[in-house]
Amino acid sequence: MSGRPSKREDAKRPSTEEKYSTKQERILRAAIGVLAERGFHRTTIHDIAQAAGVADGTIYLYFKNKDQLLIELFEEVMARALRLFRDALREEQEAEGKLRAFLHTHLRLVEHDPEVAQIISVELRQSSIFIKEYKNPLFGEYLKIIGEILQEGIEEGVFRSDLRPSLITRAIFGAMDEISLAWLLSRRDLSLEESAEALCEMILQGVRRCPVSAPSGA
Amino acid sequence: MSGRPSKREDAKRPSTEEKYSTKQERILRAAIGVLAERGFHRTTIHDIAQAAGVADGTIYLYFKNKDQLLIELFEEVMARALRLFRDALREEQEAEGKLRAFLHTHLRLVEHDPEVAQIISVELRQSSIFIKEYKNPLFGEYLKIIGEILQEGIEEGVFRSDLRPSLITRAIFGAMDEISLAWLLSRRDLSLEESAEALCEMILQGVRRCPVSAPSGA
Amino acid sequence: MSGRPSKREDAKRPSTEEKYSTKQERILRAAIGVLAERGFHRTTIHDIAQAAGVADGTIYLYFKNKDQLLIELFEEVMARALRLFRDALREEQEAEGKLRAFLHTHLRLVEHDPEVAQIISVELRQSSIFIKEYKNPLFGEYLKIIGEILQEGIEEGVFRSDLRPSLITRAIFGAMDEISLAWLLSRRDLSLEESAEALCEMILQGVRRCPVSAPSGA
Amino acid sequence: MSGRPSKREDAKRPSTEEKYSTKQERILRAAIGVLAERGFHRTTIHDIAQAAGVADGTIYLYFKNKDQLLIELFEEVMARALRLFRDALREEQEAEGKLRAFLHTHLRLVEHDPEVAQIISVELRQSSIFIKEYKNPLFGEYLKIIGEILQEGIEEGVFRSDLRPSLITRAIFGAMDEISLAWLLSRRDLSLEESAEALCEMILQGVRRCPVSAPSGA
DNA sequence: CATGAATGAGGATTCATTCAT
DNA sequence: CATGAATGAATCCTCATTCAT
Repeated sequence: MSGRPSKREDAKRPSTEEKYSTKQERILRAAIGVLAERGFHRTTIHDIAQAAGVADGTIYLYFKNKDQLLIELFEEVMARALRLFRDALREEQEAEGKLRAFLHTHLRLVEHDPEVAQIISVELRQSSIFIKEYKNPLFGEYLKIIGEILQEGIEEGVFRSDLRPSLITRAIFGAMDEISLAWLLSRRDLSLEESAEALCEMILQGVRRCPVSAPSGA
Repeated sequence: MSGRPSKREDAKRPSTEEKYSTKQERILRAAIGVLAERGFHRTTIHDIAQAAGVADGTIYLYFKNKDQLLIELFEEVMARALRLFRDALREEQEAEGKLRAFLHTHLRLVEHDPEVAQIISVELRQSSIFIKEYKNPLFGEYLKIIGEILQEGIEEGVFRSDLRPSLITRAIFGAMDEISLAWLLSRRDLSLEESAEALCEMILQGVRRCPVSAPSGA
Repeated sequence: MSGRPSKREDAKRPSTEEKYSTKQERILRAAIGVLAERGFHRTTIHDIAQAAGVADGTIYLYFKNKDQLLIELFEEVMARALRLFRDALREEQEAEGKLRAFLHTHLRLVEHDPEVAQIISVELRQSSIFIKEYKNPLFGEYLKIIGEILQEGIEEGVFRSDLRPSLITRAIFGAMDEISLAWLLSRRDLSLEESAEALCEMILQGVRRCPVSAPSGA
Repeated sequence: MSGRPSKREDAKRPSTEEKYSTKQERILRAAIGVLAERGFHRTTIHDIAQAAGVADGTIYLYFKNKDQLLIELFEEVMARALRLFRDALREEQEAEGKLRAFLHTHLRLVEHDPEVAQIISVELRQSSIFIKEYKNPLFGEYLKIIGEILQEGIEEGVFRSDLRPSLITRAIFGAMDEISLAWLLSRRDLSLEESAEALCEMILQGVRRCPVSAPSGA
């Protein structure tokens, strides 16, 4: 509580060549692993320090306290994911392609970086409860990506004009998130790629303007 | 062994009006409130005892330990929800009606019993993590309801024959769950009923066989 | 602490024919078994109540508190043993015979009533520590028996006149007690009877006037 | 794993004069005092911490838990005693001298270090009960010393050839132990030295070959 | 900057004891 | 008399956080 001036975030004066390996980052990276493995309430500062190869006290040179470490961890994790998505979508022109890309990217992320995914799916979800008052701002960003795609689709006339983006955004995110979670908690044997495709099918059919999906009467 | 005062459950001359309000139930009810409000790891036995109006030690007359209390709480919560769903579906004959009923019931439950919903959406999600080895069996039941509806729909020829029920079940549950969660964490001002309808629209369109969804040529 | 009038010890108004089976005695007997098995600090009132087939609260109708129960238990146990010894010695006329009888009786008691023996050897030993201020008066009685035998032996001219009865009493008791304890803690397979005889040999030789012990030159 | 600050035991720049006074040792020493005074089940971690002048939590940096602290304490205490005995016996050549030395050393230990003696006599005795499964290995060592002396005496032809060392060992230990205990629980006013001598007399006479003790018939 | 020993508040759990029925 | 549910003080132990080196 007495706190000490938080020396994080600013002025990183890298003394040697350290690439992306500030001690702060090493700690964060270690924390991700530990958090994913043991869950929030079983993760101790000592665990994290050990995983990062530093002393317990060192953590407090970079983070005000455990909560703050968690918050920065969440933001780091989300930022990492966001970058991935922005990249993946840049190449797509149309809403449908973008939505496909988004879903695939999400599930690919889960498969390739399960620790990060676990944190997003499980820990982040209850962050607002275990860290009093915390609202992850980047999570909003994340949702906004989906929302924008939907909006584009509507404007393109490809998606139903009556869908409420904010609602459907949540639905889509929820669907993906749950599938990710199921996979994370399972033995992780089946491929998420296939699931991604099947999921795309259904979601796209769900949001498309009807005639498009059924040019039957032609 | 169970260490639980042996007489509960069966009529024990209720001095005042206590209806079905065993102490065990009172504790469980209190625990639901506290858990929903503060989250698992911030919930202490003392909190629960206070909320239930009993001494700390009394908790241990009815529950082996904190984990066990949580487990029974989850099962109670899920059982309560399951009963609700079974009832709601009984009246429906066709898959589409059942799916609608299911979605509406779920969101109505959220709206009417937010504490229970919060627990299902947030706490239960990481139950398998914080309670080592625990797998909630009733959650499987819950998913099975959706799965069966999908199966029926496929057999009826109403739903796409190529959808993988286990996957879509997860997707549907995830969508609903996320929408519930968003509402729970928001100021809860907008009606979930409307959302339910919009969600139904999209999900049904997503799972229907295409021609069916577009009887356009009429 | 607030206590209630201790109804023990006096007025046993046996309502029916109950022989030696007052509830008080049943509790005590049960307590002996539990105490011997689990040791003092692992023995709970609940254990004792269960073993006695009564409710926890009932214990407090007969004993002021746990300490008092223990004290009465010790006294009961010692009294039982004392009776046994007095009987065994009655028939012997001479010191040597008495000492033999005493040793044999002690070890026979251990063999036949290991629970009682365990309590005397193990629990009683630290009674003065776990029950503040308690000094078992019957234990003094017990030692006095040995002391008297020694005194008699000295007066008879059979035992060395220079031995200090109070010291040797302790030594003899200690020797027996330790042998008992070793047996109690072992798998109890070898016979204590044999040991008794060997022990007698040594102790008697140790306390006898020398010439007596070596009538060799005769 | 041991959770014990890793550096102890090896020179750690003693700021003040601390000689061989690691914190671990200070705790152990404090624990000996408290344990001797209050007995096992009345000794709390808090008591020990206070006596050692450290915080409660500090105990756990050096000992896994209370049981483990006790076990290490017992071993420390026994090891200390054993060293003393080995030293005392080194100078003696013959069995009789060794036995005398042993008895005197034991009682001198009691007199000079009553706390340690109290623990050996009282607490250790029931260690196998209050700490599940624990068998003090050094206690066996201790008994072995007596056993070896007896064996030597037999081989020298000084002690009776028919005495069973394992039994007599116990008897001798028990005699001493009981005398120690009586002294510890008494006001400790009389000298144990004298008792030692008297005890030696009797024990030696008890174990000697008869003719030796009574060269009368020569 | 880094360390890690020390701290002590906080939490789960046990159990002797009470008291309403 | 007997019961056993309820109590809550007491205790072990954990772990975030501090601070002397």
